[in-house]
Amino acid sequence: MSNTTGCEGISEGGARPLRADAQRNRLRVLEAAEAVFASEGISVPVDVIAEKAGVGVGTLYRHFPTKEKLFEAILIQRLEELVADARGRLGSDDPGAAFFGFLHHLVDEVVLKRDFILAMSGAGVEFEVVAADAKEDLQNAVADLLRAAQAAGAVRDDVSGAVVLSLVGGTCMAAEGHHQEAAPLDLLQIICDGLRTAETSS
Amino acid sequence: MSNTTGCEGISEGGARPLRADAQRNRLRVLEAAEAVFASEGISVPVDVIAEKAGVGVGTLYRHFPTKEKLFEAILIQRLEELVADARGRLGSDDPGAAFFGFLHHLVDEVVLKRDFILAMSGAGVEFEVVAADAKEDLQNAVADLLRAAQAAGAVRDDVSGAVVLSLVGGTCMAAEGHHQEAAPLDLLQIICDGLRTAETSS
DNA sequence: GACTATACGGAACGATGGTTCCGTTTGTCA
DNA sequence: TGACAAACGGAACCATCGTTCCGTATAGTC
Repeated sequence: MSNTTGCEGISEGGARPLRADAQRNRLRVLEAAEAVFASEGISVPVDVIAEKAGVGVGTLYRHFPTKEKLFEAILIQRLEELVADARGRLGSDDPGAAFFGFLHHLVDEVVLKRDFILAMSGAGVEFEVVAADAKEDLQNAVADLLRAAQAAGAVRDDVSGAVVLSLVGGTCMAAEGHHQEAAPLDLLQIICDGLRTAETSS
Repeated sequence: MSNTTGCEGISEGGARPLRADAQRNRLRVLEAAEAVFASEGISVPVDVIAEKAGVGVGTLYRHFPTKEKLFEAILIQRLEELVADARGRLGSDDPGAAFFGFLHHLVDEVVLKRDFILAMSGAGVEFEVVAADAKEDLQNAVADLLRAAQAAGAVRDDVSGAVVLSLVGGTCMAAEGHHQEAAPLDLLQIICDGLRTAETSS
């Protein structure tokens, strides 16, 4: 179980616990960053985040050594939530529904948090966000759902987890641009139909 | 017929013709910019383009008032090529093949020119690239191909040109990130299958 | 060949934005 | 309550990059 915040709220192991104000501020920064990154994109100046958090930039930088690391912390948190959701669907009686349901959930999550997929696929982002472990966890979780759905005959056999994630990611990115026409869920519909086997396609 | 380069090679109308060296340099800048934007993305410093063109930045800026305009010039040129390709396929006996063939062509073009779709859909790009006319031309051309394919029963009726372009754009953007796995054409295959009507899906 | 408008190069400017530094404040503990 | 380490704020620093400016070079013309 990885520690998303990067610090132990209350005492632990070697390092002494954070002072009360430090704990509070760290949380505020994380919350502000999450909101601001989601609405403004990754390129917002750190000052904006600090201001929204009611904190000086110096404080922000004591908690996160770099803007990139701050973003990564949020990213990891979100990825872990998605992984948990995916795992929760894994035992379903209807693996096809579980798989497609997760894809819908994924798109819903992502359209509200624009930065997210952009970062994951590295498009338009200057720095290379790592979060490698969390990414891999998500990929594995999706692969599990996919395999079950394929075994149940609900999804064609010639696609991989990577392909599915790319398709969904692309959908979200595309929806980002053409705001009005081409709603994300319309795009997802086409993709889901493409993923079905010929037999099960309506 | 719009004039992509924004200047008349040899004499015309009101303004006097460009001096020979100016014409040469303008071309060099366009070529260098096309290559560099394609390989490095839109965020390359203009110095890089100027250097590759064997020209000072001042020269670059005399020909194109702004980096954005330079990019737009290239974009318009590419869009016009695509429109021409689309129009050429319009009279085909097999509208379905014409439509899907164009989508393949589109993806092939775009994966080689990374900047392209990113700019068209505005994701990750700071400035708003205009090229409104050229974009609209492409949308119209795609819509024509789509309508014909739908009339022929090769494509489901509940999709619009905007949806198709978003899907293809998303595919290209997604392929950008996950380089190895998830080849663009694999993704496109799924999308094309999703676009087919139930009757024609293999 | 000389003259001039045109074009060139690239140093310098200004804006932006990530990161650091240090004087001040504050929580914690005795 | 006093002392000290920990944390804070935000001005200053530095790097990057788009754009401008101006002294120099050159194509075109007589």
